[in-house]
Order: sequence, then C-alpha cells, then structure tokens
Amino acid sequence: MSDANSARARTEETCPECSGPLANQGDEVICGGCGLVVSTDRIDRGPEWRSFDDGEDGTNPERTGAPLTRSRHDRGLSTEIGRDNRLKGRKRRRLARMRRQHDRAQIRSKAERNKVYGFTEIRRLVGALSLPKDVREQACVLFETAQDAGLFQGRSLEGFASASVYAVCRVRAIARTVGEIVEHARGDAAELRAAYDAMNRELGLQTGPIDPAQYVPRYASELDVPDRVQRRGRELVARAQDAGIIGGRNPSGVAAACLYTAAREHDVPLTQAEAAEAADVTPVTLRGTFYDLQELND
DNA sequence: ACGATTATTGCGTTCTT
DNA sequence: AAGAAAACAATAATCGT
Repeated sequence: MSDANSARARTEETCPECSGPLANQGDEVICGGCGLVVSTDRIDRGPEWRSFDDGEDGTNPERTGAPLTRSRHDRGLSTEIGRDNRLKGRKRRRLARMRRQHDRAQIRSKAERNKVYGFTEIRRLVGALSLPKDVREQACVLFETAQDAGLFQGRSLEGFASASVYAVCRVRAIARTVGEIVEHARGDAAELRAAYDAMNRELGLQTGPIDPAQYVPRYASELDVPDRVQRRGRELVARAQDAGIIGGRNPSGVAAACLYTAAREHDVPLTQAEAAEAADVTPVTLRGTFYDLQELND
C-alpha cells in the first residue's frame, strides 16, 4: 500500500511555480493555485501479482499451477491434452489417441529421466564419499529395483539416491553413518529415511550391524592419537563385542568410547568431548559404553 | 506405532593447575 | 581458588523393529 501511493506523498510539497498547495486529481498532481500539472503517475507500483493462497500475509508470489513437489521428476509441472466434448467423431477419437500416446510417452520418459537423475546423484555421492566403484553399480541396481517396485510414489528421488548408497553400505558392512551421507547428499535425512525404510520393508534388504572397529582408525587419525591407542581401541571393541555390550547401540558411539578408554589407559590426553565430537555423538552417549567397559575390566 | 537409545540442557561435583 | 572435565538427571528427539 505504501509503495503504490508514493506519488501521492507529493501532496505535502508545494507548487514549483507559485508555491501554492498541491492536490491530487486522479493520477495527476495539480497545483491548487495556478492549475499547473506538477506530475503524472499512471504507473501502479504495487506488487504485479496478487496472492492466490489463503495465507494471511498475502505475499506469496505464486500465480498459477499446482504446488511444486520434489517427489515428482518434473516437480509437479506437466502438460496435458484437455478434453473438449464439443468435438465429435473422427476428431474426437484422434484427440483421444493423441492424449493416450502423450500420456504413455510421458510415463516412459518420466521413468527414464528419474533414472538418469538418480544415477548421476548416486555417482556424485559415491565419488564424494570415496567409496569403491562397485558400490555405485550396486546402488544403481538397487535404485532401479526400487523404481520398478513402485516405491517412488510420494517419496523424493533425492532420498532414494542417498538411501540406495546408504543401503549398499549397510548390506556390504561398509561403515558409513547416515550423517556422513546426508552431508554430501541433495536432500535431508528424513528423505533418506523414508526411502530407506520403504526399501527395507518392501525389498527386504539384508543388513547386518556395522562393526564399530571399522570406525576406530578413522576417528583415531582424526584425533591424532598414537597407533598403540588405536590398536588398544580395536581390542576393546572386540571385548565389548564378546561381552554383548553393543546391543542396539550406535556403533560410532561404541568406537568413540573404546578409543577414549584406550587413550586414558595410555595416559594420552583425550577428553570425552573430543572423542565424542570426532564420532559425531555426544559425551553422554560415549559414557554409556565407557561405563560398561570399565565394569568389564574390574 | 512402540520401546530403547541418543541428544540436549542445566547444574552440582570432582579433578587439575 | 578457579576452571575444566566428568557425572547426573529430566525431557525431547530419533532410531530400529
């Protein structure tokens, strides 16, 4: 409202010719004394759009179309051949045929494009995470399987791309956390999970638990602790395994706890907070296994 | 959807310097 | 004594099934 009326603000000013009072008259500003037309403003400076949504502020600039969605290859944009029941006979049948063909072509090409999109995303992820090459192949196969099983409905492609990579890591017991993947992925953890759950449920992925020992060397180098500490850490992981401590626990947290315990045994300065930070868990989580580990050693 | 695990936050306690 | 680290507790969020 304020922008659109900026021209009217000149009412406060005076006429450049006779210094008389200015007045609005339609789109023009006119001097009350001499009748001089000071300015003309036929331009509407208001928003060029009007709001079509029911929101309160009315600032949504969308003018047309269905809401855009990520879960469709074309984000919900589409072209369709309409029905016009004024048409009869040959023309009408011809139009129906065109519509049918158009629809089919769209479905085929949609699947095609989804696949291309998914594959490139998978390729990108595998590269960014520096995973072996055959992980890519496997992830792509999985992606395709999920597509053929019709799991894409209502879920995002980005989610399936990242979930495929994650799932392959899981079935091959390659230690990568969801966080690590999401960090490089296009799309968030929720999307990955939705897709992963769907695949796990419908496709019955054979996923085993991840061995915490795999995380130990990574975190060890990240924390810059000596080799002996790292070796001891792995031993502790093995011990924890045997003791059945790591039931349902976050493998990253277990690895961090073992590393921390090892460092403490060797009098290497390493705080819980630091170890936890490297493993992307909280000190509280680390502590959980740390205590159990202590009891084991008494 | 549920039960278990984990995150977060705040705060009195213990250890170090 | 001061400051950091570890411990504890309560509740919110997230995970695995």
